[in-house]
Amino acid sequence: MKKTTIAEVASAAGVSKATVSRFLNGNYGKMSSATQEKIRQTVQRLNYRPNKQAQMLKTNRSGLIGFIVADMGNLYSSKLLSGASAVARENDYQLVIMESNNSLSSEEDALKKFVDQSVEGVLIQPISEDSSRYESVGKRCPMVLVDRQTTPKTWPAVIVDNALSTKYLAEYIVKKGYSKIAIFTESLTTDVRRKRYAGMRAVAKEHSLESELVEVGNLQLSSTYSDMKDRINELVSEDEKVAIFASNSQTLLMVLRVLDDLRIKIPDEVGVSGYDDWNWAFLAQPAITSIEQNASDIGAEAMRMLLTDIDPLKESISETKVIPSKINIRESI
Amino acid sequence: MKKTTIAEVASAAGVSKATVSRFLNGNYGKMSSATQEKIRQTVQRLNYRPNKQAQMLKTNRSGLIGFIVADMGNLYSSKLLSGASAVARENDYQLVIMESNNSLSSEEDALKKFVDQSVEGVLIQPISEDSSRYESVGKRCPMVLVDRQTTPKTWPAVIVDNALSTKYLAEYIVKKGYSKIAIFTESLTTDVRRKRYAGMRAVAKEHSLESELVEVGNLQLSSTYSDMKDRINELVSEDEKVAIFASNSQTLLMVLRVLDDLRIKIPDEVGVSGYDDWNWAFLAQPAITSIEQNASDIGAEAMRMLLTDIDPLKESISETKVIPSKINIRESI
DNA sequence: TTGTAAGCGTTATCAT
DNA sequence: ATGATAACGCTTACAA
Repeated sequence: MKKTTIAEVASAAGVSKATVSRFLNGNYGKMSSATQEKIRQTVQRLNYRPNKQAQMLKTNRSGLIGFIVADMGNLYSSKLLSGASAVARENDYQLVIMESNNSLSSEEDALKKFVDQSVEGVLIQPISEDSSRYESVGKRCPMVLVDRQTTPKTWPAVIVDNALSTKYLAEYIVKKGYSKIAIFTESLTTDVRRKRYAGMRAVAKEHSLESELVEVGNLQLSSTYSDMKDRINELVSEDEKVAIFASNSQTLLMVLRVLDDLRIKIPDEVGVSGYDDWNWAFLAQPAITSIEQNASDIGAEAMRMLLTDIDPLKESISETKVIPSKINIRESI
Repeated sequence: MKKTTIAEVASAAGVSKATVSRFLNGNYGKMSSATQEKIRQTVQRLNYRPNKQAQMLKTNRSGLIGFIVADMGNLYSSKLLSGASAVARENDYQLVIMESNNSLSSEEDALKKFVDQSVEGVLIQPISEDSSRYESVGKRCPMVLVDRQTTPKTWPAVIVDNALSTKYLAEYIVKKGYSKIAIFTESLTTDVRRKRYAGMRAVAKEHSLESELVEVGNLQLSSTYSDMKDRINELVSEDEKVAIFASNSQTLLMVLRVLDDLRIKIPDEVGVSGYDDWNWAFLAQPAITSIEQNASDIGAEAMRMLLTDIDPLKESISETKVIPSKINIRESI
């Protein structure tokens, strides 16, 4: 259970701690190959591994990166983690994670813990939109915001192009000759939802298509289902060629079930598209044209930015980077 | 950027480092309340926070728990993480995560990194079924396996009751008066799939229901879809009251789409049930009777076991704990 | 009631 | 080409 120390290695090899340390850190200045060999063998034989805590104390580097995710229990966040984790590993950093559970106080608590641990950098999906909340950390170590930008734009961030990709999809819809876009979304209480809605509507307007906002209620209520049924029934009976856009996976799923229920043919009677956060839309019949966020790319990119900010040799890049979403053109529109 | 040290606090407060240290660790033996107050204020004023690295070096505790997940990019694993993370936090431990990506070598690498970091315990979704692979870590610090047990049963583990919960669901199906169970599953190449299949079939046999195995092909192929269509058509035309059981979320989703496609009424013409790994089955119409694994409970429980194994005061519990799945009785069966 | 000092396992600056 | 030795910031006997 007790770990061997550098002192033990040194005395076993008949050299000083300093020499062993030099060897381990690759500082063979003019070290004789004889000693090198001797040390190599002793290290091997005693199965020696340096004590990180001691190294950290001495070098003032922790090798730790902290990542605060809003909610780990959803696929999007976990892909974020996955991407970040891969890059961290390549660069020999360890990822420490904490969950903020969308609560300001636990976010603050998590940040404090990170500072205590002297993480060398932090990645965070910020809860607040107020940049100043993150000053205490941002001053102590590099920090990159993930997924959301705060105001004013004090911190570097990696965000998703909610407005842009909906715009592209909208343009595709236009090109396909639809005359009306029905935008199904949960209530417009978050920035993300508003951006997706706005992006779609802007293009419709620009090309003088009609657009209609359909805010749906709590998806777990059966009344929501029947409301949607009524709404869709009206929609298809209009004298328009309508395309539906659902602004997230769950809404999209419900739209599809309603359409099946009503025996409405896709894309003959109505076009369907939406965001596919869980990557299941290809399973549907017909496969759904959808926007897919590559969350793991976002995590990876954020980690890359953070690491160059940490590296004193590299120029730090304090900017906002926008990661494009992928648009899967399939059969439903 | 430079952090204040205990020495600075001590001299600012006009006491010794030892006294400050005692105060910080709550060892006010017979410390005068005057000194306490003096120290409290100085700590506050200088915004002092102890250096963890130094504490760790001295006390030989890292406050770190390592968790190796097989693949962070799926909902199941991330819920595992989420549960573990919450418990870790309550107990003032930090969670360090690494991904093994289902590769033996990167699992080994990750384990090594954890040992180097002197984590106080490790949670792991083991890749290998061979207990001996985990000895090097298991000897250094407490370890709990998550999700899978290795042979021989050397290590404590928290696993899921794939056999048991399918059995319960099967019994419910029997009680509902079905005369045949059709088990839809991807090919039986993993232990999990085999357990789910076996559990279901065992009960059918016991109650002399007919059971039929339907192995489905690659879910992304359209041929799989049409095969399934044919198969289901045959099934409903039989002179039996048949219940379908789909052994994972994707298969279940496809079954549902086929049924809709064929205008087959659930549960009138056929009963439907299955595993719901993404918790979307409630959205379906009618809502689907399904088995739901509470991954976050599993993660939490594993972390709890690990922490009691770490705590020298507590008796260590080296056993395998099976977490029951939740069976959601809804309308589809 | 509080202070002194040794030591945790490294690294890095001097010497030699 | 290598060895002493002093830190790094903390905790904890032991002294006073």
